[in-house]
Amino acid sequence: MQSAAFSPAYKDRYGMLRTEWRVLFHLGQYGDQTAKAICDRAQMHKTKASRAVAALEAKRFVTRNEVAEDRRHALLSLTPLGRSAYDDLSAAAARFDEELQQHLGVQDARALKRCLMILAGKS
Amino acid sequence: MQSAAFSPAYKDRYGMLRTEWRVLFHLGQYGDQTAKAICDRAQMHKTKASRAVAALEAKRFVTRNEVAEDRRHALLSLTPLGRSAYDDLSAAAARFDEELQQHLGVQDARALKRCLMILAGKS
DNA sequence: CAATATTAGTTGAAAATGTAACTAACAAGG
DNA sequence: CCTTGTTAGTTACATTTTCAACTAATATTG
Repeated sequence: MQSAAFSPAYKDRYGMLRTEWRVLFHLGQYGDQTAKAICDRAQMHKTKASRAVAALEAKRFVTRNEVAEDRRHALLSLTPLGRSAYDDLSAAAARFDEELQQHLGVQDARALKRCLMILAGKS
Repeated sequence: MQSAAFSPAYKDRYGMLRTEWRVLFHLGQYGDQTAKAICDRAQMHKTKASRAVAALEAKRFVTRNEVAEDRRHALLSLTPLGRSAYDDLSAAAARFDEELQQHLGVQDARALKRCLMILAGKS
């Protein structure tokens, strides 16, 4: 089981792995940024991010744009294709979240989110 | 991160993988049983269980006992060594759980457990 | 009871992940 | 400047997981 029930959305519909969806999500949600920024925010190891970005680039969801001041890092942006995948998937994720909340009950769903935040070390 | 904070216990102290600890746990908690029974209860894929059992056997934590009536499956039991590892680890797990509960708050910890049960499909 | 199906478990190959070592670019101290 | 250190990201290799195909034992059905 792999966080399970949402994976068909990105997997079957866009041929993405979970790490790729996470990177795409962060770009859609928080705008253009470097791989490092995504790693920090998502607590993702840099090798995972590196491979996810390479895959997303190969699938034409993402482009790398060199930054003049510091040629070590590259700003990542969504292509129109990437944007449309993000829009579609984030809408599906919102619906999924909604359903989950129904299923768990609003109180418990909130508690769950609080717990997960704490467990993820964001507190 | 791998369910993270508890993994040093089974990993560093007993050289177990997570799947191995899960199998050991189920044997300690629910008594001798077949790999299939563990798979069902733990929602673990049979190949994972198969490899975990082989590893636990190699480490002398578990033995396989043929069942006369049906020679397809084998009853798994803990060796004394396996039992002592289970006792140690399950005590550590209980302490870990305790701490977690403190950290999350009793209410939220309960809600978290409810949610996880539901998400694991046990409802 | 022979053919077929199902079940428990194993195995091999491919995919994914983790770890560590690496490159390249920049930063800082002497 | 020039050594040393740090940072962003990649690559290579080992470990782990997944998927599908397989074996062997039992169940079922015509």
